[in-house]
Amino acid sequence: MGEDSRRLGGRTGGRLGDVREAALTLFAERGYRATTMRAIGEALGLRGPSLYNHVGAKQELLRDIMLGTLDRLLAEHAAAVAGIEDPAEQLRRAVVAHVRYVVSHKREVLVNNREVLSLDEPSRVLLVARRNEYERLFRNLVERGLEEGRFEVESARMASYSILDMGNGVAVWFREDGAMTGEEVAAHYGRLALQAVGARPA
Amino acid sequence: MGEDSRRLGGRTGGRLGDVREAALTLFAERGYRATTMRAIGEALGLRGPSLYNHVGAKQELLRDIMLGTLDRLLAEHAAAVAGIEDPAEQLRRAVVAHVRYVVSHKREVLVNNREVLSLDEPSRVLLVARRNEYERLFRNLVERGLEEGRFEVESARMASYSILDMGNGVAVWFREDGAMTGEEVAAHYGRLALQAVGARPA
DNA sequence: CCTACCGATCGGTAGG
DNA sequence: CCTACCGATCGGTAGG
Repeated sequence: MGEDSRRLGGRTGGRLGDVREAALTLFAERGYRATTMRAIGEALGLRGPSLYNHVGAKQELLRDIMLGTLDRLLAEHAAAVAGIEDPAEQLRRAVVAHVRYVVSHKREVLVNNREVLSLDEPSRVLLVARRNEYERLFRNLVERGLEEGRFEVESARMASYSILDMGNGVAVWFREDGAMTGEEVAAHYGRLALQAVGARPA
Repeated sequence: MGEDSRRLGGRTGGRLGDVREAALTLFAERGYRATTMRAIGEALGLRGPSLYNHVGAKQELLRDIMLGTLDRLLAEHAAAVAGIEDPAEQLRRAVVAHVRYVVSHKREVLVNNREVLSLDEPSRVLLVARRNEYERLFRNLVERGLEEGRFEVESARMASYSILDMGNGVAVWFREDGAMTGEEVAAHYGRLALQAVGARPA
């Protein structure tokens, strides 16, 4: 008895994956500090202390979620722009990939948007570094478009911040059962971003 | 002795204003739950329990900050668009006013962006209602511009969300001693927003 | 405005 | 994986 309640997802199979999945849901719904180990255990039909058979500390769950999100975003970005020359098309694909990630990993993105202060050092500096790295990729695309005379903005940096903030904001209002599918939203944001940087046909 | 450490700002004069000001700084720097009443008191040269002579509860400090921010944004918006006919110009002014508020109330905006989950009911529903009200104002401007054939976007709702998310994001990276003044950033975002909605000259 | 202190919560450990 | 429990933290009150 008591062998059920798993298969919730969780990139890593087994119990650890279940714990991460339950933690992700609760962190997104209530916030990191308002989520107790007991509550995470309860979601899995366990007692709080039992979680320590799979996790070293509550903080590790947050760290893995937040750093993992950035790793995956960086990977998706690379795949999205690979093999494309046109900076406008690259930017559009990068934005679509970003928003696609946001709508399909809403909880992760919500946690990433809100819990920076809950992340202990040294993970926090690592996260900020990875975020900066990710932002630079977008900024570079904007700069290339600018050099080639395809875009028209006064600051590539503000443009890249704007584009990322727009995209991250989708996590707040997107509903799986809403009027638009995630794919539609992603496509729309791709076009919105191009328009924001003043993209002109080649 | 012990009659110093005030004049930190705080819309309401006197001690209550000082407490709010200290709380705002700490909530923005460490987060609401990581900020103790003792720490707020310490920032004012007081003991934690002394704060209860001026404040009913820690939660009231958060509520006043968050709801107050929205009240002020709503008022600034009304002033910014009053007397203007052209929806493009109205939108530009509304965005400039928004970003102006963000750069001059960075801490407030950071708290508003991150602490929704820390806000107890019924304040939370009130805040969300006020946020929706504020978003609708932007959405209405976008819709009017669309009706008059001045803008070109597929969804006024996504456009308004994007514009607000862009603007709120400024609180994360803006530095008073940075390369651009708040006024320059606000002006830039005003133009960026118009470009994002595909604004065309009248 | 202060000291003393209560009551509750919570992460994590011990020890099976 | 569980029960029992420790140690620390913290909002708020009592009572001057």
